[in-house]
Amino acid sequence: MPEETFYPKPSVTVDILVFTIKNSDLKILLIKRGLEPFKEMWAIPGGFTRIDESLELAAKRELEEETGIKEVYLEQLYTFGDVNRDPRGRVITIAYMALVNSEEIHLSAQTDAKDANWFSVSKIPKLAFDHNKIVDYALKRLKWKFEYTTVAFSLLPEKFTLTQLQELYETVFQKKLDKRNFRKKILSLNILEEEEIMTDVSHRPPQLYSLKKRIGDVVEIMKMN
Amino acid sequence: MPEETFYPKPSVTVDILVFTIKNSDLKILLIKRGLEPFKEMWAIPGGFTRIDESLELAAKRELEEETGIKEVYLEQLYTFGDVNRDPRGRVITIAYMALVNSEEIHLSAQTDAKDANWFSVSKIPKLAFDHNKIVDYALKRLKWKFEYTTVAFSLLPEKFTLTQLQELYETVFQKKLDKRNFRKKILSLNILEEEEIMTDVSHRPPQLYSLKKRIGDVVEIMKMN
DNA sequence: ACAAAAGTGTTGAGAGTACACCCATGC
DNA sequence: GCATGGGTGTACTCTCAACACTTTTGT
Repeated sequence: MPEETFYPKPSVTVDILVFTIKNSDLKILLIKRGLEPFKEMWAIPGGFTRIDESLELAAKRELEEETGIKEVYLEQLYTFGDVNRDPRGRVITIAYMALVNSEEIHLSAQTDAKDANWFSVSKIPKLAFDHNKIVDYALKRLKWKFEYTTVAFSLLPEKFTLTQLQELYETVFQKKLDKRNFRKKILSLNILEEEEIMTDVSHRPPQLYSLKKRIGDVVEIMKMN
Repeated sequence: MPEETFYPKPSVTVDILVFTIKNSDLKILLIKRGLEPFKEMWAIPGGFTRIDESLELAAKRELEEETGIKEVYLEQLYTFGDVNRDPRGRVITIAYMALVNSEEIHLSAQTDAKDANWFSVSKIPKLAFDHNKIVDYALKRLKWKFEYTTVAFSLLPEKFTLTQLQELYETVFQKKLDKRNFRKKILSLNILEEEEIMTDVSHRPPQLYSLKKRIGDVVEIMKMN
């Protein structure tokens, strides 16, 4: 195939699946579409890539526009390129997953509350385009990553307790874990640094920890069967 | 960001990392570029996507053009979209990995032998564009998939011996494995069907097996440390 | 003193690892 | 009968899973 031949080019978008924990529940950020097609339906936030920015930068920019957040864990998920996934024409989209600590979020002023909302991943409505498929894919990947890497820690504050960490895993996997076994396992991995002890709590004060590794490093944290 | 705004579109290509086993060695198919830029350098086979075919179909088409093979294990790897990865302009590429059984390959007549060759993954030359980075990524993913899924079986014939399977893992991981432990582990997974016993071999005739599961199914085959 | 969450150990079962010899066939 | 790969078992270690009570603080 001669490379100089010109072909009509598809449009290229990035979609960002923003996850956070709110009210002990795993949530995803969705926006309400203001335009046809799928006007008024919920969709994954995203937008067209610009010619002079990398895909990752495009994802970061879109994320910042929606949430005001700059520093997050961001990971490319998959590229969806079926011919008819967008009725407007040929559009391929590169899906990214972002994990944000909900305390740091301020949904952008431009994006008023009616148009953007956090949805529990167990109650995702019917979405525009092939976005339900994309969310399903992201959830599978998220769980996989929780089992085999340190990404979970991106949803916790810098210093955290083992109970917070355990609750996070219980939330994501919808499964109760044994406290003693969980703590024994995590501590045996040697990935945590002891910090100070929390004060001003009306019960036995817990030990705070921080992560020695970098977010996303491969460590077999916990297999969930 | 208004969706009706027009942006210049990037070009979109697919690259296919074709792996096979030849001479007890893991090999990857590379082609020699006939055009600038990077003329005469080796590169990963690929080409531009067409407006009316899905990404997966584009990858399959390119693969068939190069190798004549239709039925293979094909998996999307990652999308590379740095701004300057192609000196001709903005080109993003979706990388696919294909695993082919070398007995079924007939490198296409169009692609004469001078222009396409199998390279041992331990001796990859300097490649065009960012293709070395892409190969590195693919190798990591390949190994990961060998550990946790049944993809390895796509490199074996329909019916195979446990020794063949073991040699395959030893080749990919460059590591000797204990025969007794390997067989015990594999058989305990309950993913193999006993077939007939091989005949016409000048030693004790081995048991043939076939795979009960589908290629790519998630099964923790063997952790390689 | 009581409420609330933190913290802690032992036992049994199953999986992984190390290791060496006999078996069935063709020539 | 010998060369060639095929096939097999046991003992030890380590990890995982099940399970309930005591500790520390604030009010």
